Amino acid sequence: MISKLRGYEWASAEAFKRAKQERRSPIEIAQEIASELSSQDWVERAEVVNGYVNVKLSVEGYKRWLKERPGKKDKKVAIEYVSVNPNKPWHIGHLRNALIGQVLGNVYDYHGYDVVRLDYIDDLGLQVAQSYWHYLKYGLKEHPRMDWAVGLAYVEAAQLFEEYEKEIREILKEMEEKGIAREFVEKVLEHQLITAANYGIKHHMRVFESDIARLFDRTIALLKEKGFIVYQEEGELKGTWTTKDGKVVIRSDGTATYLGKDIVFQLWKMGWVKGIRFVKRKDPTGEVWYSWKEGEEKEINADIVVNVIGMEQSLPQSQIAKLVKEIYPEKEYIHVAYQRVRLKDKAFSGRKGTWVGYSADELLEEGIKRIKSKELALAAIKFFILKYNPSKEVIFDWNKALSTEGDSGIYIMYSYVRARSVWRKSGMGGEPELREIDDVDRELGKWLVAAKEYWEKALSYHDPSALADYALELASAFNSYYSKVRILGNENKLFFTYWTMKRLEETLNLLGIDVVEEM
RNA sequence: GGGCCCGUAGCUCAGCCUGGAUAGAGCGGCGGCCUUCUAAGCCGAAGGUCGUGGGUUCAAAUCCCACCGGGCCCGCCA
Repeated sequence: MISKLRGYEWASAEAFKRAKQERRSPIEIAQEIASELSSQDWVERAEVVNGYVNVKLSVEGYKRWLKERPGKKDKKVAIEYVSVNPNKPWHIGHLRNALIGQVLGNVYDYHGYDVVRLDYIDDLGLQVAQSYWHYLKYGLKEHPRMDWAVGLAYVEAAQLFEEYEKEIREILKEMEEKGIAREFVEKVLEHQLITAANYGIKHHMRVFESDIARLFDRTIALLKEKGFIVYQEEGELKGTWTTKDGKVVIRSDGTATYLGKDIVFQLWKMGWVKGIRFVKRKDPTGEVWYSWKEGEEKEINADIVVNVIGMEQSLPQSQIAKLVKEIYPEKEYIHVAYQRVRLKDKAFSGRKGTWVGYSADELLEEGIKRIKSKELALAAIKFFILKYNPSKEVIFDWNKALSTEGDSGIYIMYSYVRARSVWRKSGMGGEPELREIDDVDRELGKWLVAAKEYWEKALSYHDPSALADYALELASAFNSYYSKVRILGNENKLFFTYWTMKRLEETLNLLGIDVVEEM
């Protein structure tokens, strides 16, 4: 019945629609809606302005709406993010993936879903093979961080690839058959995870391709048997097994393609195949379940699979989605496609080494240098990356990334700290009692009750930038409020200040940003 | 050739899904505001053919079609 909520304003497009259907004046209908609303106890007054129904919430309305929380959902979400090749340090692009994934996990969590955070470790990829080959041949580069040492070596290895392809493929085969590189990979991973820990990126499980590989034969047999993949009898693809739209899953030599391997992993998440074992380990981010050849068998049985993967992989992702839809029509398979972070004139490339100078850790270091606080530097960086809609390319700029004014994480934090400081000085223990509301309160109040709308948007669009938008709107409304009214000594004003503090803290937490007490 | 994403103020973006009140922010530039709850802040003025052209509609930045510009993808590679 009511369309756009902006706290105390409902734009009543509804009136226009009904006016057309019922052949009546929209103003008349808007007036009907207004008087209907006026009788509700959460409404103080509703009136028609320019054909819109403006609603002023009552004291009762504010009290009730501000406390509203989503209920528990009976759905399990498996969200995969980061999944960086274990042969280089994280650069700012990987960080974008990590932050989007972390925040979407938080958002699902907030909305009552059962969330499992997954990290996929491709320890059998060609990139790792190149790095491992280089390591065997030339030893390790001098660097305190293994991810850096290997990342720098990889740039050289990539240049030598054509010349030594045969040798490298031999190594890859040995990796697959004997697992010779697992230890090397885990060492790199451990150091990559120092970055994850710095940024507060968490997972429940890390799944290695070498462990998923144990499920290949069984899964593929099942896919064949049930007719989800088809055998090509003739033509260019003769002897291969493909998806129904002709993408090769099993090569004519019987090995799995990248797509084939990914399908196995995705189906495992949904419980179509089972049998991966895990051991609990302590890594730089905390306690995490690592897949391993022995240990406790675990399954997820996800109802919703969310994968944070670059936009350039849209095509294979849509093919997997199609296959999953056939097997599980009731489940959701979501590809959160994000655009790259790049420099004005070039992209970050692991192979070309253009990430040097733009690693996630260097960004944090520079942030701490400029802002003089790790917490605030993290707030600035995270906010900068998350405020862009994932479908937009981010052109990296040091000054913007580490900005302390305007549309920035520091601005939000400052507003929070300001509200908190006033609150502390008031000496109020709990929630202040609201008795009356004036127009200045409503300017702020409308943003307080609008949180739900923005957070739901973040959920349904898989878009953390909705949270950043909300935080900015609320912070800005509060700063304006602060400059207009004297809060201390006025319990009604303290009510709005209290809720601003709460909302900003909640929003920052959803964004994966820890609040500070003062600044 | 086919497909996906982006195009809104000098610059960086929000709004588009679900059409409706004078298209909103930040940065930069201009002018104000600290003896009063944190000035990392606030207020004011300036700045817009919402890529272009059609269409649908009482109404289009928003929906549909075509085109233009930028990025990406389309291998039995990974």
